[in-house]
Amino acid sequence: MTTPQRETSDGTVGRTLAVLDLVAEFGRPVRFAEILLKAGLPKATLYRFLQTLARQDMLAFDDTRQTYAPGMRLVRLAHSAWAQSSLAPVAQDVMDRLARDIGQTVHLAQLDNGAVLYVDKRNARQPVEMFAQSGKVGPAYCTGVGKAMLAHLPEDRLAQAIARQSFHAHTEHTLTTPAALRQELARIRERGYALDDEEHEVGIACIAAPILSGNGRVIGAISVTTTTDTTSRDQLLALAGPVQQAAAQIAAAADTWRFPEHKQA
Amino acid sequence: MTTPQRETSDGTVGRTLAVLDLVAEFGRPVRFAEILLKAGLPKATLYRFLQTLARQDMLAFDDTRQTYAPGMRLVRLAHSAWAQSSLAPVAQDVMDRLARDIGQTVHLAQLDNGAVLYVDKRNARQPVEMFAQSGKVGPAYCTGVGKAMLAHLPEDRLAQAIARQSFHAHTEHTLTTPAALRQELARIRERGYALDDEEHEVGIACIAAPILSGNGRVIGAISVTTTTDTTSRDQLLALAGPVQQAAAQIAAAADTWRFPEHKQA
DNA sequence: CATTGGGTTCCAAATAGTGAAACTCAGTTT
DNA sequence: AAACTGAGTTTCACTATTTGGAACCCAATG
Repeated sequence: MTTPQRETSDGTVGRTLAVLDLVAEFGRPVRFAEILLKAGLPKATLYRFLQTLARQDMLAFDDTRQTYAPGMRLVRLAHSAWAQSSLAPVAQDVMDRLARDIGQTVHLAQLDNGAVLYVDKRNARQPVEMFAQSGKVGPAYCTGVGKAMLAHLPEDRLAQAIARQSFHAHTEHTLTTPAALRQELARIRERGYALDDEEHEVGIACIAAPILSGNGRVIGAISVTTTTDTTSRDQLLALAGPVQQAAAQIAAAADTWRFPEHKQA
Repeated sequence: MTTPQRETSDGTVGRTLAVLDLVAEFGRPVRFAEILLKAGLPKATLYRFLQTLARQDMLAFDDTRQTYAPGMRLVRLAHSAWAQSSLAPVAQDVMDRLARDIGQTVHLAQLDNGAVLYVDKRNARQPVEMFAQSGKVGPAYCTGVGKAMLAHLPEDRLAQAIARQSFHAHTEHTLTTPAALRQELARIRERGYALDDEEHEVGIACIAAPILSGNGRVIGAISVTTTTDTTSRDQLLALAGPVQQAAAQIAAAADTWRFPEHKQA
């Protein structure tokens, strides 16, 4: 498991937020003792942090069961974050179009601390799913979007990111060493797109393209996911063009969106 | 009971989170000076808070424009919060069914600090919209879900909530005084459902029912929204039954979900 | 080239945070 | 029923951290 070593240097605030992350990671309501175990903080200190977070509605404390879970204030804040800082709003139209044209599931992701953070999604045919997908995190080393983004990271950030990968062998196709991954990343850089050939989940394949900003930094990735029993490898590869094109369009949209430097006279 | 006043009383952490809220409220990237103005904190202090939040990825700092906006870490955290602490996961099925049966837009909301926090949504006919809706906040005094929930708040919490309403007259039907609102709330308690008759937006009406937990506390509300030019008042009123029924089902689901006290013997 | 005003840094004072240990209170066990 | 246990809570003396007025930097402005 990763020790989410975010700068511990941020004093009380940093340590408190680390606890918040910890609780969120559990994925279910947790008792004090469980958190204590994983937190590596003195009892009293952890206790105070949890109290504070709960009072602040960053955590919800269930009186009857005595458990903590992430609180609703986060949902409110995230709405702002998603709308302002993610690629999703900018990519809306392109996502819609790509999903409609291809008729498959489309994901939009960003890199977050070495992991893949999905920020938007279009289902093949489907009602909504909301946060159920947006905000979800996944591994970078064994997903299309993850590898597409890693492939375009500058060396220093790449090294950091790689250090955070678990390299767990989800399937027999999973790349399980930094070396294998780096080699794959080079290939991805050449081709311009990444493939996830059942590396994360058996029966699921996807093709992804990085979204590169004007100055060459990766700002995200977009992918189309298919099941191996409905789509052949060739059919999947045929999607490279549309996906890369969509990525380019999002990149363009992002550049004009974030830098409308044309401050009118 | 606890004092739900979330003032700046939580030391550094509380004050820092207050700044986070402040930035989120702007709804757009903001400069240091703008925040300083609204924050009422000493320059140096605010500066440090913003630095910390940015380093923690709770805020994203845009180097080129020198602006702060809510950060991606929030999106990740919110996913957890939404999945664990909101009514949305529990209400999934009921929401789907209601939306399908009625064919109109359906909202699921919770009360958050005197405001309505939308936690899920089904569009009449539509692709996704994600966080675009989930996490959104709205006024309580002039929306169906808001009034439905206020109507079932215990007096102390109601008073607090009312104190937080702006009573801005969005339309000529908007209730603009606490007295008028309280009267309306009494009527809502009697009937068991709330109407928003173009009180928030002209041309938009909706019918909402509170979701009451086993012990009688409001835990949320559900509503169906229609436009006045496609749906008559009578047609809207005819939806009271289905909506109330859906609310009851969600309440039941929530009770069994959160208290499966039947710990196997 | 003086001035303004965002943005950043400094540093002595004081406040707020720390965590070992003691305590409470169910629910065991002896 | 007394002793024990372990989760959760409170205390308190110590000190590391936070604080914020003021000085500083520097690009833009007059």
